[in-house]
Amino acid sequence: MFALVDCNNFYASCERVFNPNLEGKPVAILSNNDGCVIARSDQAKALGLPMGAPIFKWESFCKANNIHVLSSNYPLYGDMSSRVMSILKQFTPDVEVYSIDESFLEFKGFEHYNLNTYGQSIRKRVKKWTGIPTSVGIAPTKALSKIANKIARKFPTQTKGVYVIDTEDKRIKALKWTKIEDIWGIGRQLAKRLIAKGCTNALDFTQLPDQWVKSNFSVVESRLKRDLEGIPTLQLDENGQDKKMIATTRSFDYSYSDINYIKERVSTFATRCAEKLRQQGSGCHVIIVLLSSDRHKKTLEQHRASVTINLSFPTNSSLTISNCAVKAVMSIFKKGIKYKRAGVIVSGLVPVNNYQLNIFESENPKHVPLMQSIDRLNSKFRGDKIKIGNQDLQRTWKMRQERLSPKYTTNINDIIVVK
DNA sequence: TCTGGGGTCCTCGGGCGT
DNA sequence: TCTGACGCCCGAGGACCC
Repeated sequence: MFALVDCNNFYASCERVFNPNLEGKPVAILSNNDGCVIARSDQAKALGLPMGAPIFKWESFCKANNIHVLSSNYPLYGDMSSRVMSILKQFTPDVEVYSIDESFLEFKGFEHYNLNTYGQSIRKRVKKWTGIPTSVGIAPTKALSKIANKIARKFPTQTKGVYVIDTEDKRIKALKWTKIEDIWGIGRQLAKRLIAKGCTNALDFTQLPDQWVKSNFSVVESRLKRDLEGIPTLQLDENGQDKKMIATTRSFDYSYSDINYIKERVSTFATRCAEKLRQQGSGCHVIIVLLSSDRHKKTLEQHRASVTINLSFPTNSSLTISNCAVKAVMSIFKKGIKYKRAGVIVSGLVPVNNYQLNIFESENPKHVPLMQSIDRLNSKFRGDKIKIGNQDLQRTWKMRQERLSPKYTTNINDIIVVK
């Protein structure tokens, strides 16, 4: 059996743990640069504040409805998430951390357990130890546990936050209740095509002929169908720790046509990618640099471009990656265009101690100890105090974060003092 | 003025070797 | 020596997720 444990309104709940005044009130969390709404409490949802709403258009609505609007505080959410996940690991060794706010748990050899009671004790412990409310869905497959979780979340008074699909009757009832577009793995495009075929709920979907699904859609949908039928097909992925690509992409606060500004931003993004690579113990073979104008400004000339660089040796050196990325961005930069967004993606990742050596070219061996020193200093003094030459040394780029809560759990100066 | 960021997997089509 | 069939690899693009 699988369980899906999902934190309710995770970002809003994290804020509430340290600011109980927000309890029971509508709360909205903004994306980077305070751009648009990316998380809402139940109360904010009920008021009709949509997901993805650009805040500058909804400012007066939020004021009128007393919605508490906050900048996103990822250090806080990340830390709270790892606390929740470490508690979940006490309940079974088989855990897949699926995202910042949800995990799949597999229960092997739990046949004699009352899984409803067990689910309740998971919720209780997470709530007591972290203050985060959760919902738990339990079922024979991952896709069904997703649905069970939705039921637990939707009917908290009947389910007390835990729902178990353990009979055929319950499975059929749950599938009938699930709209086609709400199935995990069915997005907007597929839903449109399925509705056109007369498929409106998950039960309809499972009744389609196997072969037809495979030929008209793909193996993904056919696997999903089996999972919904109750045949475990999607497996628990426990070793997803090493990423296959790493990206740092950002919108700018304004649009810029100055190549020097763009070069500096790209260098910083490249440096960030290199740091993430070193944290994971990987090097990259491929660097992709993206540059894009403001797609919302239809009246301005648009330009979107990307360039891929293949390296002959893998690297995680900030210097090498940054230099390549800056050269690359200069090759796609067009004069006169106002750019709003740039990014660096590294892929072709290999473990750093175990890569194919190239007899002709290799990384400058001096970079390794240099990067180690930079990482040590930056970790000791918190942040990115050590920069490389093509980053701007004077200016410290800050996202717009006008409504940021303190880093209650990760910054010693922000810890709450009880007097 | 102000519209996010970071991932995965799959299919398809072209290039290329057998 | 030429040609078609086939399989493999790779990049681009599209779908999905949070």
